[in-house]
Amino acid sequence: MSVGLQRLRDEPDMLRRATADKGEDAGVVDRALDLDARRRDLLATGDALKAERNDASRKIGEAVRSGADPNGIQVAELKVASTRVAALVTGIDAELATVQAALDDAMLRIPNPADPDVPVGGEEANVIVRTWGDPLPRDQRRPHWELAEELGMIDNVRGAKITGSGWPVYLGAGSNLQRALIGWFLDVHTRESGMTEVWPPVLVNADSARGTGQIPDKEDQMYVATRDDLYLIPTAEVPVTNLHRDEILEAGALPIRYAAYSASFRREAGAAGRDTRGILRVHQFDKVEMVSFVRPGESEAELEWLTERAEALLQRLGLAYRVLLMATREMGFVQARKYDLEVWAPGVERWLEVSSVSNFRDYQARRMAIRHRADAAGKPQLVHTLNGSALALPRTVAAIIETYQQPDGSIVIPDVLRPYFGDRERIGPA
RNA sequence: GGAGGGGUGGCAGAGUGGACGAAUGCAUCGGUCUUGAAAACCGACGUGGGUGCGAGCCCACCGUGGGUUCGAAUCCCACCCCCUCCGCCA
Repeated sequence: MSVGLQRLRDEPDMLRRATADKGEDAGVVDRALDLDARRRDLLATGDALKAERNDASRKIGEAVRSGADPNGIQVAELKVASTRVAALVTGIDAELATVQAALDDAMLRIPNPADPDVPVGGEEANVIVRTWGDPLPRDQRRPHWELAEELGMIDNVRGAKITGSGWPVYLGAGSNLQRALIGWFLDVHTRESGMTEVWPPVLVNADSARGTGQIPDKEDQMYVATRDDLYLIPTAEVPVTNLHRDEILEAGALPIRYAAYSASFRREAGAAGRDTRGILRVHQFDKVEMVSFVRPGESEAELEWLTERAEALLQRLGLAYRVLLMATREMGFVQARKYDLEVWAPGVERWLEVSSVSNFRDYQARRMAIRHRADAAGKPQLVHTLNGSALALPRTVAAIIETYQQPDGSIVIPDVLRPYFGDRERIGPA
């Protein structure tokens, strides 16, 4: 259940169109409608039979209580009737379980419809909302992997030895830069933006992976610890959003905002051979993620606010970037609206995605049963969830190295990070 | 990993195979009283689903999943989680 049965029944046309817009097979909508009808039918028959069975059992109870012999003929006669009904119930329940499972599966495969103003299409339909800073020309600049290797910051070869291709090792100033960025990001989010810091587990169970939508949509992108049936998280979004799974939040608790650092793991299945140099596409990377739980009416404003918080980091790092409103087929399963932040890397002359900020509306909340009470006496209603990276490290590191490189091969450290480097001003050849 | 104890409504905490969706207390909400508040008293108060215009009626849920039974919070089996002790360990 993700878009909700009510909506499935009320707006099937809209869901068919929205599903197709996201590049998915709209047939699931009709499959779900059909299963829902069968389920309700079975439910009605089953419930009626159960009522009959309960009634019969109640009569036996009353008879025994008023003195009838539990093993006598009178009770035996009563049992005959209720045994017959109980057998029917067993049959209906079995059929219902099958239909229910199929319906659950179908509902999990209906994507979250995109907001009405999201452009329909693929990459070509993305809209550049704004650009900040000046994308520097390449000039004599070199790609980050050359400098990082010369300065002993990143070792891909040894990473490949100890784990495999796409598992970089950060050393010396490279490691220090990771630590500086993580610390500074968290400091800004907690001290300036008031978010609560979280340090989550990096392995999660299947329920959690399903809650945020990694299962079944992105299952093959996750590493699985089969022996214990656990998944390595592809983003801190998974454990942090699941913090409130199956909870009813008290009135006045919202908004809840978290900032979490975690390592993130992605198999990058299907991307083998792409971006093999440097750290643009790796299996393990570090990221600080923002996660918000808000009242339904507040998620649109929250999306803009989270985007600003991510942008503020890039601005203070002095990196040129642009904000894209992503088109329907670029957006994935669970998002209703998504902004990508792309930073300019002059050494490779490319815009690199360093953040993705999304509004899920009530879609994840329904999967995870995260609700709140608008007031103390009110009925629980679903919250809206959002998240955004702020920021993913590897491409930010690449952009910093390429933007701040000097002709002599050293790298000037951005002002905001110097406190984390013992006030050093540059990373130079040892 | 071994031994023992335990998981029941927002919280605490009873619960004998049939009257139990579940006593009682606290919290919460509405009301009476009061100049106001407190106290006291009265009342309401779980979640999800089906059905009906509606009052309502029906079904399911006592950690999870199976089983026994006409009938399970209660009995049986498996698993998960928490607590105590022992062992191991960064």
